[in-house]
Amino acid sequence: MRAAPTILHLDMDAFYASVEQASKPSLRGKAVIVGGLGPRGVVATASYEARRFGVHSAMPTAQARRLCPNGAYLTPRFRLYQSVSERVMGLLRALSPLVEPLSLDEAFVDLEAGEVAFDSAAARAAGERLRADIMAATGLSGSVGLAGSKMLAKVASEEAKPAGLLLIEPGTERAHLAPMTVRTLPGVGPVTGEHLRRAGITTVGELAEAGEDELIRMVGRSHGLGLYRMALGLDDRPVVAERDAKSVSVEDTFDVDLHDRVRIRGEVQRLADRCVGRLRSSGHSGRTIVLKVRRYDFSTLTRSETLRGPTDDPGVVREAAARLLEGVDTTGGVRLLGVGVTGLADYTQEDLFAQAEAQAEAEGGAEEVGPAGDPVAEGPESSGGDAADGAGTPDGAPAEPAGAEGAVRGAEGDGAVGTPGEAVIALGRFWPAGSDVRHAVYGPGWVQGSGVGRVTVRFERPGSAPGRVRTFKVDDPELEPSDPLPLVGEDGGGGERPRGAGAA
DNA sequence: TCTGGGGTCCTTGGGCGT
DNA sequence: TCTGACGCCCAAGGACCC
Repeated sequence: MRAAPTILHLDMDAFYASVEQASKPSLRGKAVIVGGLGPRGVVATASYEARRFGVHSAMPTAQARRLCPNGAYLTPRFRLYQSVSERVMGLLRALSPLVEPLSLDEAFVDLEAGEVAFDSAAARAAGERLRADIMAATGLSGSVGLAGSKMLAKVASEEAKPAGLLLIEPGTERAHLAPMTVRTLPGVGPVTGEHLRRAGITTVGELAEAGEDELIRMVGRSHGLGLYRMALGLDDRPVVAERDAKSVSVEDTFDVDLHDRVRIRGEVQRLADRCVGRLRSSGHSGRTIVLKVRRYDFSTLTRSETLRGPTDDPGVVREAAARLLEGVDTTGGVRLLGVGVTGLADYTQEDLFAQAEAQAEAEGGAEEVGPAGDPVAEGPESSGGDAADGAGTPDGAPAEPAGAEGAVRGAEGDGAVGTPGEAVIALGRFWPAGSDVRHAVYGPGWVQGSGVGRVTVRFERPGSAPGRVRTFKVDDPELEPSDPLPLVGEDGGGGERPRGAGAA
């Protein structure tokens, strides 16, 4: 723990939903819910307007629709969020070389290492300046926590939400934490929280009073020690700029449970290919192959196999995953399948030869899959929701859930004709709701809904006033897909883009 | 009405070599 | 040769985070 509150935690407010509101002016001030739209989807982020209806992260989307039937429901556009995130992280790196991103919308910054602040006043000033810079660069608001440790800075930014800044002065940590619920502390989830509650511990102050030995007895050595230290406000973990990935995995939840063993095998092969695609693009190989199976009753099991050396060979991973699947009883149905690789190593050429030998010795049947992946044949009945939830990209590329898909209902009560999750494919034209388009006459807009051969587009762009809605035939030659426009600056004023840019 | 996807870390228990 | 302690690796599961 340092003397000055010079560790900064930035947390962007309702990040995905805020990006959607910034890029679609008609959604500003409205309930926006970003998440999976399929029958088994959950909410990733809800705008503050939606939260007033009781909608929150991790809630099943179906439940959110009941609580907030007039909200705008959108599937995540990770590439857009990533690009916004990169701008924000760039601003953080301008403050200090020590920036530790936790996710697209969160990071720690060591202000002392950047020599921008050595005391409370300077730290507060840097935090305020950062919030203003983020707003100017992206149009989005973030909350800032400042404290002498990572844990406290995170607690502070949570308290500062939305759009605020809170600094916890050194010396006040214990008093600050004492009245807060134990769930405030990172690492205390529903299970530990309930465990503690049954022991009569609900606040951080009570946690500190319980003492180290008692906590270790209750939740185990590592967790108990950690909890006790946190309760005292002690945390000396440094801000770490670079973190090596430890595993790579992909998983799919199916709209309908899978029963057919042949289909299940096919899905596992597909997941193995996608996983290797990710592994390769991250420049890694790995030694342990993990198969994950969630059954009809939500029970989850994993099976793993450790190879003699690291691999990034799709054939090797496919075969290992298939072997692991043979040991799993799938009668009753499977709702989720996943394939992962852990024990990562930096990619080296020798790995290929070593694996090739091991492979040949095993028997040598696996065919190589090209870098572009392999359009594994879809089962006769496609998983029912592939088009809607982005599962099942036809190539092995590390695709995000297909980017700009979504459906909006009743955003303004006018014009939305689509039903949730609906998209139209006609004459080879595909208009996922929520995606960006450009019309030769009306300019940039986004697909608000689609159905019965028509597509409804709202013509607006970041920074514009809420736009008007127009409906076209799905094969209108003047309408084409486009890339998202920047939220602020460069092209935000509606500059012309080359036609066809980013056409899918 | 159910409960995503991509991760990390910890615990437990068995096998094995010393 | 047997046994126990110990350390290490591996497999599996679980809690938690965003």
